[in-house]
Amino acid sequence: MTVAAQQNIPKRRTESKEKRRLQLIKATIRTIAKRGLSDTTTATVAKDANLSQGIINLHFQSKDGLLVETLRYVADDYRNAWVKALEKTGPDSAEKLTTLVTADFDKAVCDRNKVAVWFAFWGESKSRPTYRKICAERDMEYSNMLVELCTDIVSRGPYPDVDPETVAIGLSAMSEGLWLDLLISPDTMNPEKAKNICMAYLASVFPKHFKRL
Amino acid sequence: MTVAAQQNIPKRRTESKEKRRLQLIKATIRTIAKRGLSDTTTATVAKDANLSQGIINLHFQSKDGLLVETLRYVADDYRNAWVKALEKTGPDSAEKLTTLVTADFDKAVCDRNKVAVWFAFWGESKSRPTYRKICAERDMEYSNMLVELCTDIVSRGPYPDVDPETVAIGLSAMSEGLWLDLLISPDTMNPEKAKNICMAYLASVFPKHFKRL
DNA sequence: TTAAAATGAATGATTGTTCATTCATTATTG
DNA sequence: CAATAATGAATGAACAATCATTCATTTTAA
Repeated sequence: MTVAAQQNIPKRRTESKEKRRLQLIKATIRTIAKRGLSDTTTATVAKDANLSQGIINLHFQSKDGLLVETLRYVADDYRNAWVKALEKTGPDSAEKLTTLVTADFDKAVCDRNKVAVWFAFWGESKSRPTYRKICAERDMEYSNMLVELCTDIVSRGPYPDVDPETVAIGLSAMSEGLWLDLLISPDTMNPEKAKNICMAYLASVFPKHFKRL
Repeated sequence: MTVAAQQNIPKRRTESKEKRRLQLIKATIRTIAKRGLSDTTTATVAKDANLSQGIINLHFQSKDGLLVETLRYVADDYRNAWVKALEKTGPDSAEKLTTLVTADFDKAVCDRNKVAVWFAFWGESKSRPTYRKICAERDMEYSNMLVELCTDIVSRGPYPDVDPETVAIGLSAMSEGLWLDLLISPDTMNPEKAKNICMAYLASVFPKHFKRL
């Protein structure tokens, strides 16, 4: 319990713009995960945030503005996660790949709420160029990095027949597909299992650099 | 041109229940692909089908009924595609796997409209148990069959370290992830490329049964 | 002629947005 | 250091637009 709550000091009514925006974005993530994008209304988001009707238009101009900023937030969040994870890793490419796969299935990144938000936006991306662009950029940056790492491994190990881009895009796709399994079959799939499936893939392609199980 | 059109006979205004339902489901697929699920209204679907406002409630009781039936249709359509493809294939498991991968990226199954519909429903699946159930069942049936085929291959070839289930679930996930790439990066990804990525995966895991490129 | 299919105007509920007003906070003044 | 003015964050009732659904009526097929 906070000091303010203990002393019964009334909650601050006004917060900085940035804090309110973040508060609303987080409420949006919860609401989309709980009710789906098509049942997410300005009213339900405001209620989840314990704020008033008009607050969204005040801070984001429109509902669409809020949704776009929410997608950006989730995308940045994902990016930050793997950038930070890479910083703690040595220069070895195989080790880096392991780090990235691990990060993809870390609780902080792939919890069902966030995954639900990803799929909610992917589901609207064909008809919403703005969504598609943000998603495609995220995908592109991640894939490009995977290609670099795979290229490096191929150049070192004895893998004459391996095309780095094929492996990289395949790995990235496998991760996203496993996220879907986590979303729709939470009883059968779990992050640990998903990670192992990706690592087994890497062990098949680069047996000299990754060991099975 | 149909005979009716040639002879200027006015188009049948009333169709059998089954034909109308199918007509509306196909209009729903087009509408979801074009406008997204959250901008798909009974009015837009009816207009796309050149029918009246109330037609959806007449044939499906509710909008939700229409959406569920649309998902079922797409799921059945997917299932029929690989069942038919398998029927034309020999008994060899590796050949069957090739057939399934090919079917997954056949124009008829993975055109962007249908993929958009899949993702639209996946995006709502966390908050809609009915959607999730239909999707999970489709996934389960497909995965189980892949597991059987992989188990057979492992039992024949010299693959002491390969876990069939890991490979099967990984392949299924990779397919779905590549569908996402087709959806959000149609300039970079195409069905042919996607198929090759999956086949390369199989070649890595089962080098005795699948050859690269 | 009858039953079924289809229409489309009407309805009530829900939605995103607006805006006059309230109020906590900060800045300015004497 | 008060007292006061200015600021802008937040509210929530009100509004127009949109939505799914209903149903009296018309059209069609048998």
